[in-house]
Amino acid sequence: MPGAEYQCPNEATTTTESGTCGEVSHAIARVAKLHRITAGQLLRRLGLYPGQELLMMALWEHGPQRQTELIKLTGGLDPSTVTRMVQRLEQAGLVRRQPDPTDRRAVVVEATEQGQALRGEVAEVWQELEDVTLAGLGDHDRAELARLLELLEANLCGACRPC
Amino acid sequence: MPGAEYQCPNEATTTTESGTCGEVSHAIARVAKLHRITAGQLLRRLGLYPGQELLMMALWEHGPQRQTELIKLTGGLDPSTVTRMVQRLEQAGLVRRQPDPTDRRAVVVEATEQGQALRGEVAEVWQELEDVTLAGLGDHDRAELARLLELLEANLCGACRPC
DNA sequence: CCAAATTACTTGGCCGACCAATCGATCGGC
DNA sequence: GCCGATCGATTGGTCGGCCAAGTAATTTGG
Repeated sequence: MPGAEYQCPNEATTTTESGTCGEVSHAIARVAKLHRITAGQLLRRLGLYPGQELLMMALWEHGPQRQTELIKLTGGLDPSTVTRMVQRLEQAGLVRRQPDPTDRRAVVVEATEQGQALRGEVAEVWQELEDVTLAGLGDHDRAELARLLELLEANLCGACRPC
Repeated sequence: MPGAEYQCPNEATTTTESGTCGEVSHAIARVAKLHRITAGQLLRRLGLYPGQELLMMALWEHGPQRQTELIKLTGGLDPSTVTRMVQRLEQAGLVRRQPDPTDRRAVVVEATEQGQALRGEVAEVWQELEDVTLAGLGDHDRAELARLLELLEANLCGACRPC
């Protein structure tokens, strides 16, 4: 029986109850990691790496975009990250790049047929991820969670240094 | 005036209100990103890259450890990740590696003097991160957030596939 | 007691992500 | 019209992070 029964990466022993340490920060880091891992496992079956789905979703929802717009749509990725991600997606046949006729510096990225084909599956994956994440939470808790996350987001964005 | 006034990476336009999509998952991803960025900015001033502080904290709290133990303490990192992270920390003089006398396969990692010196500053950084993250939240909201994050963690860990 | 399975770690490869530096195209002010 | 400032994109470098494979030591089983 070499199937091996993975041990869950959790257990996360660092300061589970010390109190004065960055309690919530640790929790956020752990949840984020698990969330990302779960998403990654689901996405890999579609041939996507975590992060790529966000770029594809932006293209699906907003149509062909130049990379600058993609950066805004994906929420502040680094330009170089987008460049290389698009290169890999292009190489994988999910995306096409064309020079922008109105601006010879810019490049317009659009999803290919093959890229479009993934849209439904990615939506399913995200739905499954959402379901798994929120399993067992009632409507009240979900609303509460959404509200609190919004507060954290505002706090952290505001702390984005020279904002 | 070349200071340039960064634009906050936020705005995060992907589906801000569509409803049926992975609402909370998007929010988690955004919060996690901002959280990581904020931590990174604070840590860089100490000469640490995000992620390294977790390893150092494990060493500070639990003393010299072999890498296998570090993996458990840091919550399921990949062995190869730990190897290379330790190599870099060693190169930076924050950590020392010695062969384990009781097991010639194993390596024991311990913080150097220089590494110990960072402990207080890292604690401050984490405290600041926690304060920023939770700014404006009352005790009730904080408790609620901790409770909800715990639920999510359990959900996602349970979904860790073959767990 | 020795071969087979496990364990501890390492290396190579690949991705996302960041910073810094660069190049060409465009826009402004003069 | 022209030159400097800015913008769009790219490349090089570094890190964290994962998977897959490989090596050496230890434990287990027959």
